[in-house]
Amino acid sequence: MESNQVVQALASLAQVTRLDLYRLLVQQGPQGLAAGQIAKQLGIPATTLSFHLNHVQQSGLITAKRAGRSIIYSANYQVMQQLIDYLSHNCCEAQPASSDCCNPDRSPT
Amino acid sequence: MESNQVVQALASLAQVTRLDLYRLLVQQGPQGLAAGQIAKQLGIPATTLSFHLNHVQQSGLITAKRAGRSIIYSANYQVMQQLIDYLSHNCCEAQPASSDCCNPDRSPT
DNA sequence: TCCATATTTCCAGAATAATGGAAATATTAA
DNA sequence: TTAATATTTCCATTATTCTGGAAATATGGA
Repeated sequence: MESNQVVQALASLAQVTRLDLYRLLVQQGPQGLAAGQIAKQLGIPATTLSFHLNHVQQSGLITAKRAGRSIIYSANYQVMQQLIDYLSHNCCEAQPASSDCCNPDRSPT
Repeated sequence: MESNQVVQALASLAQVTRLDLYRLLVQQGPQGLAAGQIAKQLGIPATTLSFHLNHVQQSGLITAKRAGRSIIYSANYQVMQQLIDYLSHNCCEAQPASSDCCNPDRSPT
């Protein structure tokens, strides 16, 4: 994962509404949730939600597919995993021995 | 780690200069680096750096200690670990079985 | 005490992000 | 084809963040 993408992914989550949004989609699992349902759950207007959905989608952390009139959003776990790997790697590289910062079972990316 | 703190920590890293700053401090390890040296490395004015240092320090991801005329900044790995744990937990909770998203050796925070 | 160095705070301007209403688009059903 | 539903795009406003110069503060040395 490249530095620019990392910043974008972090920015996607670095805002209360969007973090809530992402967490909601993670809870829903692979079947995802329609935009209207998300708006209802989060208690925000469709327009505002659309702005945030677009933001998070750009980063790759969520994906969309149309189903009839609705558009279903769901979390993309792979991108989250890449983000976590990047952070783990950055957290650890200076002192692999002294911290419990690294997962010894997973090699750095 | 609480949702507000998470947003703050993510926001600390969701900006190119600050991500570079944090990575630089991770590279330096526990002995850290003086503000002036950081500014030189990153090629930014002291004022701008001070703004970003303050931002990241607020989140707890870095800490400062005075040494003579200089102020030495260093990465706080614990907070990064908490952040990673939070993300891992959020990434996994919907489908613990199907993904390699969780570290099975570490209990969720 | 006076000066040099390191860093911060203060401040104002520029840039970017967030919000939400109105109108546009896509889809389905009657 | 007309109407209803779901969502988005357009746009203007407000809010927040970023930037860097000038001045203030802290420290150590002559």
